Amino acid sequence: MHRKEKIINLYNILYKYFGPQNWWPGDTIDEIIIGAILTQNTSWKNVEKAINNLKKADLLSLYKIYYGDKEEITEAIKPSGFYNQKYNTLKNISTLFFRNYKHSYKNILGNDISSIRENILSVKGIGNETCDSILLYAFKIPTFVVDTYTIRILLRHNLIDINDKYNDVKKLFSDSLKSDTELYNEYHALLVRAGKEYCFKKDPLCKKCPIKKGGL
DNA sequence: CACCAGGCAAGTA
DNA sequence: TACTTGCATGGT
Repeated sequence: MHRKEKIINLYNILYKYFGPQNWWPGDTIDEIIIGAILTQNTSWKNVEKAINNLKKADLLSLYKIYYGDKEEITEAIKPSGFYNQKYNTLKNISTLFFRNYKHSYKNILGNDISSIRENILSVKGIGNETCDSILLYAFKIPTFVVDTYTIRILLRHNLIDINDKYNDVKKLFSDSLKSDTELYNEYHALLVRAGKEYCFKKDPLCKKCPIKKGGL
């Protein structure tokens, strides 16, 4: 079986086993973007607390973040950790959206995808994974999201090489699958689910995982 | 007590 | 280029 077929097969196995994961929780585009930043190296449970705090303080939008009080915002997002740098990242992206698009998603989505991606990626505090999460889960643009779990699982199944970079792995998925927002949404969520359940605990192969902390 | 969570940037060699 | 460290709270 070729790599591309295995990628498709892996999706079917995971979907059959775990079922739909219902990502991304969030009622608005802004809430999803804010969640994508707050969840960096942080459990989703703590992000939910932070989002609830923002909601209670009526600060759950990038417009409100842009004009809001720094102390009030950092206090609200504290449960999600790294609150100083995450405040800066939130402020940076809201500044970008204000300056370039006047906080209007109509203006943003009027541009071509690669320029949107470049713009978001240029924001200090937003790297590949967070950028793709925003494109996929907030803007519904079919962009595959690669994370540490994805790398580990694919390595264990010999679908990628240790030297492969973020964009190499991303390309494997986009070359193997039809370009479909719902499919990309579900596949990434399933890989995270599988990684959580098996990577550290039940799967003995995990100890042989060649990815070191901080690597890739 | 140690370790990790839906990362990223800056510094070092 | 490739690896290390700081950021920081909360759950197990």
